[in-house]
Amino acid sequence: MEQNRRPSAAPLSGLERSTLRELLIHGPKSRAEIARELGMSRASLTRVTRTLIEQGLIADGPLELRGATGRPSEVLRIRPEGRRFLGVKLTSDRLFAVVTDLAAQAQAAYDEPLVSQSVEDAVAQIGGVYERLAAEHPGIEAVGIGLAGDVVSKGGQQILLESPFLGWREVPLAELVSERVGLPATAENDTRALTAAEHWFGVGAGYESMVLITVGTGVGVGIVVDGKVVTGANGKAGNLEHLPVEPTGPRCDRGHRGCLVAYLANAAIVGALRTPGLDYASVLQLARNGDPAARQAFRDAGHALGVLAATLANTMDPEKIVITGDGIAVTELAREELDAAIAANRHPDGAPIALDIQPFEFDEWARAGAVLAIRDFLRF
Amino acid sequence: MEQNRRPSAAPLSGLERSTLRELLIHGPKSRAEIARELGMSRASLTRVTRTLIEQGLIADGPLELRGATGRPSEVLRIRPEGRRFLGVKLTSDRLFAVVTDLAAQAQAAYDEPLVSQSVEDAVAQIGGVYERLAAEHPGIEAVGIGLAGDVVSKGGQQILLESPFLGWREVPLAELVSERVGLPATAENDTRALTAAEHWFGVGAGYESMVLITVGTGVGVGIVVDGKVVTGANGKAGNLEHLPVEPTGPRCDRGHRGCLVAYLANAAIVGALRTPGLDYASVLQLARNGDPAARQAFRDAGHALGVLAATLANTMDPEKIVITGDGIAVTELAREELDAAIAANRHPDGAPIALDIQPFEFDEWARAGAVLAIRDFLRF
DNA sequence: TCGAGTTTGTCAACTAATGAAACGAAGTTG
DNA sequence: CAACTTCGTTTCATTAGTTGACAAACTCGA
Repeated sequence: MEQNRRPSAAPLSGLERSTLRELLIHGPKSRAEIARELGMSRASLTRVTRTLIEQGLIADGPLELRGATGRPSEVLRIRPEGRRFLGVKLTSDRLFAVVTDLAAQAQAAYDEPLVSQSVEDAVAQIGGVYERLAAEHPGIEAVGIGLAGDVVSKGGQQILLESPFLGWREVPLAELVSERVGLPATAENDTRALTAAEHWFGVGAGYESMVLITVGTGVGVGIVVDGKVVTGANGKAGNLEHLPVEPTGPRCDRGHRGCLVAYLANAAIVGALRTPGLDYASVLQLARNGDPAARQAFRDAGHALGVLAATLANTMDPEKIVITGDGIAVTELAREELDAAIAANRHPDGAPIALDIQPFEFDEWARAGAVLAIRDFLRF
Repeated sequence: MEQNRRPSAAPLSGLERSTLRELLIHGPKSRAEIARELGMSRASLTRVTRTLIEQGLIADGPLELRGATGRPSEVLRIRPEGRRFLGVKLTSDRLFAVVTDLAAQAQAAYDEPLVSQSVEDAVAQIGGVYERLAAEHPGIEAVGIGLAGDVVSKGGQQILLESPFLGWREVPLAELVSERVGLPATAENDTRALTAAEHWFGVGAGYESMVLITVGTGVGVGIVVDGKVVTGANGKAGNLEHLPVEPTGPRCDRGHRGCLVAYLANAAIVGALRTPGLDYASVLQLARNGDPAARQAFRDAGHALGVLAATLANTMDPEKIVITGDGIAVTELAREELDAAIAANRHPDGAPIALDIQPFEFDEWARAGAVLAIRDFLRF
């Protein structure tokens, strides 16, 4: 294989980034097609693609696709190996990392316990993990970090306003990591990172708007409007954990009656059985074996999820709604209740919801961090 | 006064529009300030402002404001009279029109019954109203139309997908009107038009995100993210009329139990009294006079409004929430219930909501239409 | 009062991005 | 094989924007 060109520090121009995005999201295309898509002249695309090829980011496909008539077009495609990115996911006690290529394909994964919950230690630890992984996978271009917490960008700087799990407040995490590793770095809320990943590299690819719902320890919502992930003024968009579902229902840990998490979070499903010593996996097994109480807990959760999905569809009218997370089994065990709740709560004039249920592995979180870095690399 | 320059057909360049927007939304500013705000060089602003002054769109303020030291700056301000716009609001039986200047100040208002509900007649009637008003107010630059219905833009064209009140479907209303009057025309959902108006010329001025709630015949929600009004994939964003509030409550006309409109719409407040022959004005009077049933109806409505506001705040995390519409009295008669419902339904970690209650006159609707035209003129 | 300092607005020269037009390339079709 | 179509490239012009120098118009302090 041809040797990778030195990733010249030359930052990409606007059109170069758009072209790369187009190829990344919509797959191989000819210059003329991209030109039409982006509303640019073919001349510009000739120029732009030349520099992208020189930088080793795309390849001039030897394959030629058929148009009905006229000269056949040369199909351009991404060279995913042209760049590498480091994705990190922080939990309260562990650090997960993954190295991906430009197409967000994982090339290596690694995780270790957090040595402490202090910001300095975490930054140093990320630096260490970077060096360890960079030794085997040279050419990492940027770093993206996902974690539970509210991140906003003010004045061109990303600030982690608050992370309840880690106890951090007002931390310029991205900048600290960037200084430590000497590369561009981004930090974002983990749900929004996952939304970005699903939006570019998952079932949301190509849509201008979508909503992602994660079900698991908690319930998270990510919103994409106009091709961008919505952050909110305080980094708190999509905070629907306490959406009222049934005013007579069980209490959540914040004292609300019958709110969304009180039905839908994994712990809530376990708690509904009122049997000490159970965990989520065993309740899931019980439900699959037909245990009535367990099945009912999942049914209630499915109903709550449907209320959430319908409310979001009514609010945003997205092109697509994606459900994922490690509590995804609810969609399989309570599909009827889910659909019924959607039908009951969807605005009567609303179009049918394009619902997509995505299987989920835990390393998606770290991969989503890498997607942050990729999006940043392409300034989006 | 200096004579108006001929509105040269020369379309404004990007920076010209940005500059105009900046002055329009944030008020008078110096060239240097605008340059810093937009991240441009002062030289560019010299060039741009010259052409804007030549076009009669802004004026080089004779007044000079103080900076601490250095050469004083010349403050630029919009010349609102530099351009005129026609705003139209269509209801099922009437046409409301208003001529505004560039700052969305109404200069003339006019309304007449719709001659029929056919598209052709309505377009012809808008054309007639335009000619009538243009005779007295020459120099109208563009037309904006607000109406109840779902409008999406596909392929650079705005299509009215559906308007239940008028029975229209798949109508390229903007294009038809544009052909008829020979000017650029825009059509949009009336609530979104009002949101745009409030966002640029009302209490939302200067914010990147906001939510507007209209209370009246129906309940409408407009969402602004990233400075733009959210349309949704099918023009149905903000369709929260049937948000569940109390599962045991009264039925709405679509059969939902205890949903938002069943409490909050004017007709629902009237209906709650179960007394034939009443209208909204008389129920309002009763409530103001202390009638218990009327007060309770408003209290319930206030609660429902609070649930809506809290849900929207949780979903979007906007900088501001604005409530307006002809049913605005509920905020005054049930402020306690409103605030209590917000507190109860707001996410526990959410920041306090910046709530703004705006008085409302019916001709706001037509003015909002003109704002559509202004935004279109400034390509936003 | 006057010179030093500061910020504004302007001008001229330069740069980078893009489009228009013309053209050769590479196929299909009759 | 000639006519036609579409693609990719080249050349040249245009244009939006920057940089840097400079005069203008003020404040401040000696």
